[in-house]
Amino acid sequence: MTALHHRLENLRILDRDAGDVLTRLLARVVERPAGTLLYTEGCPVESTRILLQGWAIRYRTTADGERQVLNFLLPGDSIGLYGALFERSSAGVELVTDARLAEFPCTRLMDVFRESARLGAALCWIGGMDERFLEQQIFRLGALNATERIAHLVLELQRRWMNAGASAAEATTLPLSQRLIGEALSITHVHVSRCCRRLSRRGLLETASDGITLLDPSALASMCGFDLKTPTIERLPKKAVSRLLGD
Amino acid sequence: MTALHHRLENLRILDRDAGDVLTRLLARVVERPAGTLLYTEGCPVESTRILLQGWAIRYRTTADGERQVLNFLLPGDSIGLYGALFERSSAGVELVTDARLAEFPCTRLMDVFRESARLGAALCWIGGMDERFLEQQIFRLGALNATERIAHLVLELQRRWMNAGASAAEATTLPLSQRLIGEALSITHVHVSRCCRRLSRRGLLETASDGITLLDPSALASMCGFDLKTPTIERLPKKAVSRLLGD
DNA sequence: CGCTTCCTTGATTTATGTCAACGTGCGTGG
DNA sequence: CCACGCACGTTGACATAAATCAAGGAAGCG
Repeated sequence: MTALHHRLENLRILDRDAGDVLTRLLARVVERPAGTLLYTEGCPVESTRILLQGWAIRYRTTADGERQVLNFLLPGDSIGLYGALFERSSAGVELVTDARLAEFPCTRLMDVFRESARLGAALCWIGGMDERFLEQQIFRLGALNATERIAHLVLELQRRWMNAGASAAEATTLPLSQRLIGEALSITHVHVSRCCRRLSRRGLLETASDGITLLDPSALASMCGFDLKTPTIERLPKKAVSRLLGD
Repeated sequence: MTALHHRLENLRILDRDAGDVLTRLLARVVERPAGTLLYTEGCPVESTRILLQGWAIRYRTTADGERQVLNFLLPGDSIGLYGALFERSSAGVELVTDARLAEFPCTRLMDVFRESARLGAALCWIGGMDERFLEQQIFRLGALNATERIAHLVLELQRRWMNAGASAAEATTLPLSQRLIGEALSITHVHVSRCCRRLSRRGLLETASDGITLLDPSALASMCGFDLKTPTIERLPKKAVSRLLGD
């Protein structure tokens, strides 16, 4: 089962029909190595992709040649969902790890809306989730200091990864280099290193060449105000589902 | 004609039918004074609103009681569009100016998708625009210094306002206090004042009690890398429109 | 083996925050 | 009408989080 199926199962929105439409939509699967550029900034968008496995980033390049990571893309996330609605990509997308992707022409999305209102709503819901993640990122950049930002980011990513179906064991180590964290949180890699060192001396996390490991999520959460308690049931409200069935 | 109609006219997506559905959707209009809280953070969302006139902000409150403005809402923007899809609001919404709003139960949105695929796509497109604005905000916070952030923000807001139908004259003065700019850009109001003073001494803008006036947009644009040249035609690509008609 | 990428640590600089004081306009209530 | 409080903007002196500059170590890789 793909991560997207996993997320939509939790949503409890898919019926037989919508599941079939989805399966057909995701028929064409490709594999790409880490570092692959899926879009560059400003390029025309021809295909929409769903990340089945692996991580990616959406980013924009700054005037001085640095990158600003806008958002992380995890299994089940869409890439270029709005390709049918906008002429050009507003950001670049690059694979952080090796990945498996489902690809389809972005115009297919319009068909989906007509073929299955349920699946359309589900995709719309995914778009809404994306907005929330962007808001979280704004909150981090605007309201937290360097150390808090790091804690907040890794907690969010861990949670998102588990919602996409990763096991608790798998999701303790995130495939992030310190440099990448810096590009996301607008902290120099030098300062990221300092903050991570301090956090690891306090036993809250651990960094290694293969990524960053969360050792004490609740301590991390309390230092940055991240809400670990409210469970993230990825599920549509009943009112939405019943409405989709046709009143 | 409402600002939303104006934007959707430009999109060239509405047909007779979709226009009728939209008119019915926006039937119930209310007026609210500046300072009104439309949502508080974490409250359940009952109704979706479309801002017809006036400005608002989406914000989150930080641990130390400050506000982080996530996004500005202008005429034609939606408030609580995802109310049907999420149990609770992820942010508060407050009116910056007196405003006129269309209100409808958020579950109506689902009907819209079934009644007019065109209007559904249009609303989805608005959601996509919102994502772009959030990305711009991340870019400002992550990649620009205080003065550049201010320039970049006012340019974006001016452009958005004109896309919503404001005249060039009207859109030169934005209804923003320096304090609000600070809350959006994560700069203290003291430092906002210093930056604005310097910009106004250089003749780039002017601040008054009623808002901020852009005097030299192209100079502002060149100092923060804002792209004024690419025209913002708010319009769907042909491929999307033809697909909506049913292949 | 040399090259690159990533991480680490120290010394110094800088953009921005903090604290404090003051001016101005505006609405409210005596 | 004035007096008062209040929100907003301005400016100065000082403090600080994070950037910058610099150097070096460790691991992967052709």
